[in-house]
Amino acid sequence: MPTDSTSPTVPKTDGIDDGESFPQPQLDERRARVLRAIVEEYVTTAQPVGSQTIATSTELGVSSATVRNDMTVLEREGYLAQPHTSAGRIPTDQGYRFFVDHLAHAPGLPAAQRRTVAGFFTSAHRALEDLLHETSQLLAGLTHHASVVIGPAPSAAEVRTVQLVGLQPGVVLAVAVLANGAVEKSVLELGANATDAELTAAAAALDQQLSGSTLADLPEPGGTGNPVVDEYVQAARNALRTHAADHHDPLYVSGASRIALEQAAFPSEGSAARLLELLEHQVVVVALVRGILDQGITVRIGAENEYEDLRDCSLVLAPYAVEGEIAGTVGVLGPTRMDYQRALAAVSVVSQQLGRSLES
Amino acid sequence: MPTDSTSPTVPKTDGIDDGESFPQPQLDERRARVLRAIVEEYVTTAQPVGSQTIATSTELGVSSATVRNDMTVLEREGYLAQPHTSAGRIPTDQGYRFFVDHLAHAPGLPAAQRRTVAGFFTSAHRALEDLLHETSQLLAGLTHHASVVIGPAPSAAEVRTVQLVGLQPGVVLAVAVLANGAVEKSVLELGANATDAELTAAAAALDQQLSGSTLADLPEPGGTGNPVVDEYVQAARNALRTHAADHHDPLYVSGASRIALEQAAFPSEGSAARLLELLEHQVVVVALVRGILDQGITVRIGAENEYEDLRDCSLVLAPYAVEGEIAGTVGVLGPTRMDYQRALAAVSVVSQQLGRSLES
DNA sequence: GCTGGCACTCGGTACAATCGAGTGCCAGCC
DNA sequence: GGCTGGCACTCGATTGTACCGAGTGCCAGC
Repeated sequence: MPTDSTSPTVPKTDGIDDGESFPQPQLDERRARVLRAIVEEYVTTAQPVGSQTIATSTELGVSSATVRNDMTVLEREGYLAQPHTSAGRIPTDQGYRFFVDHLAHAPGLPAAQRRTVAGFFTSAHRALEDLLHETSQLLAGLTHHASVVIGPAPSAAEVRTVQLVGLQPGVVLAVAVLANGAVEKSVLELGANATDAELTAAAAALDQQLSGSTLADLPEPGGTGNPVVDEYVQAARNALRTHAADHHDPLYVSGASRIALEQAAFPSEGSAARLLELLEHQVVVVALVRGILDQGITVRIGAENEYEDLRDCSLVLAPYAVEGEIAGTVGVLGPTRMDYQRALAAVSVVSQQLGRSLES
Repeated sequence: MPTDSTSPTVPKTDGIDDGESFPQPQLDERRARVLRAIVEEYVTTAQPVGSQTIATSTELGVSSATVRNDMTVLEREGYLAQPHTSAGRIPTDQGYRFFVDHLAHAPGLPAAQRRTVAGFFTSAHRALEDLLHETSQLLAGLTHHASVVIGPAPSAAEVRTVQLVGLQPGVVLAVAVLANGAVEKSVLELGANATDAELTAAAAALDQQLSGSTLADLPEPGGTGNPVVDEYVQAARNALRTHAADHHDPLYVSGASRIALEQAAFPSEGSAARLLELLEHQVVVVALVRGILDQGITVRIGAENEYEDLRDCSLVLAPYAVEGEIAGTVGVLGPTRMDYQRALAAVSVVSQQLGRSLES
């Protein structure tokens, strides 16, 4: 990175765009550096930052008056805001956005964290659920924010075997084991009371006919000749299919308590509590994360989020792929004033490693 | 309940016990009524309550000066505290304890809530996990506090059937279906790579030998003659047993966000956040609740809790029984300033209904 | 044993004075 | 033209003071 502050990498826009309300695509290099310094300072101190701080703490080589001028411009163009007249500046959502898009050099994770992650993913095999759960705890620990992991959709996984287990007269449990090690089950209540032999026959038919398909795309089973058996086969097949469709994808949330800890970072009273409540509604969270099906790592800052309750926070999300297919998403949820570099690095590394780990 | 305030139900202790530091087992009837009024008032207003409020808002028929005298006594004996000299009184843990033990008449749930509960438990059959999860949501909704439901321990349930499913070469999933509809699974990684036939043989042996036992008490399986099969049988049996022992009982927490909402009720900074963090550690919560294996409904108030982080809250817990055996626990976690009558009624009704519902 | 009365306490509020971090602007310098 | 030092100004935060009033403790009297 050049330390020469007089060589702008971009043609100046001068006064031409003044007053335009759309975000500037580019910024005078010094101003960009001022913006970056403000974001970085504000993220660590949580205090509005003044011109003097920037002038002395960075190697810009300009006086605070100059920084002030730049700040005025940055504010006019929407990157900064002033809580009140005689206070320093804080970044706006647009300011964070520019920072994330243009200024956040990716230094990767600090070595210690890198080792933590490596150790985590090389440790012994775990069941799918445990792995996902612990991954979300890992991410929360790395970033000190709430973290979210969405597991592979069960409806996309291939069925290995299906079984029927009688629990009580007339109540049967259909159990499907999927190729990724997950187990889906569904309770059947039928009028017809099958004999053990019929149940076994139905299970065999199911197992034979459904194995190899995905839950979302189960073939219509053929008849076996025995109407009771057929009824069970049909019912089990439908139950498993609707079960997979109805039940949202597996979701693991960790570190929600960090939101309460960071409460000061959320302006309005009780907005942290509303955020926590939102996180309790799994369906909503899954829908929210699934709604952002961008390729690669995605950042949603403040008001960029559609949900009202997310106006004061940012999401950093990355899908993870298993054998080339996107299998799920990992992400971090924190206040807009978060360390984006850290979060981006953590989410990126964890998503890659998780995908790799699921391939074995 | 007699409205005659001049007929104490208990012999007065007069000055005899003055200065004794152990809690009074009984209390002059009027003082008890004053205490009750203070608790009820404080629970609704969250403000220290003064003598005037009590004198006018209740039918004690005495002046505020008399109430003041009673309050002084109640404070001296440890039932009340004064945040500062010129403020009203608030109940101490001991005050709440007396209220819960002697003063909380059980009026049952309000009709509307009673109907909600009835409707909830008569609605269609659900899978065990869903039922427990929704029960905890129900309880959180009824009480407006965080709620906790511990499900039946898988280790105590009878095994219906065991299956082995090959996932990859050398990796096998052992799946046990339990009588209560739960499914336990465990990943086996073995050096020996069994053929399909051997896997089937092992599964058959497991199924035959383990069915009918509980996971905690699986019999030592007999040999089948084939060493590879035996290895799988042994490994699966051990894996299922240790899995059931290691994995804590199923836990469902709902309404944790209420804690953040009630943050004002928790004195020290960040104690609500610590509480939320504690709730994220399932193992800890299960141990905590299991540690209170009282018969019937139990209340733990403030410092009665062993965990430091629970000093500012109260737990209302009730076990639920299935066919005479205690199967699990439901409970509510809120600030010490909670509506105990409401919480007691809700926890009591829900625990009974949940037990009944699990019997069918 | 209850009550009215009264002095006292002390948190909360309102208001003024002060402080200082930070700004905007301008004239001057390079 | 752009940077800089200087300066007046703003305004939140802090401090100090006064005051109000809810609530208490206590006491003499009924």
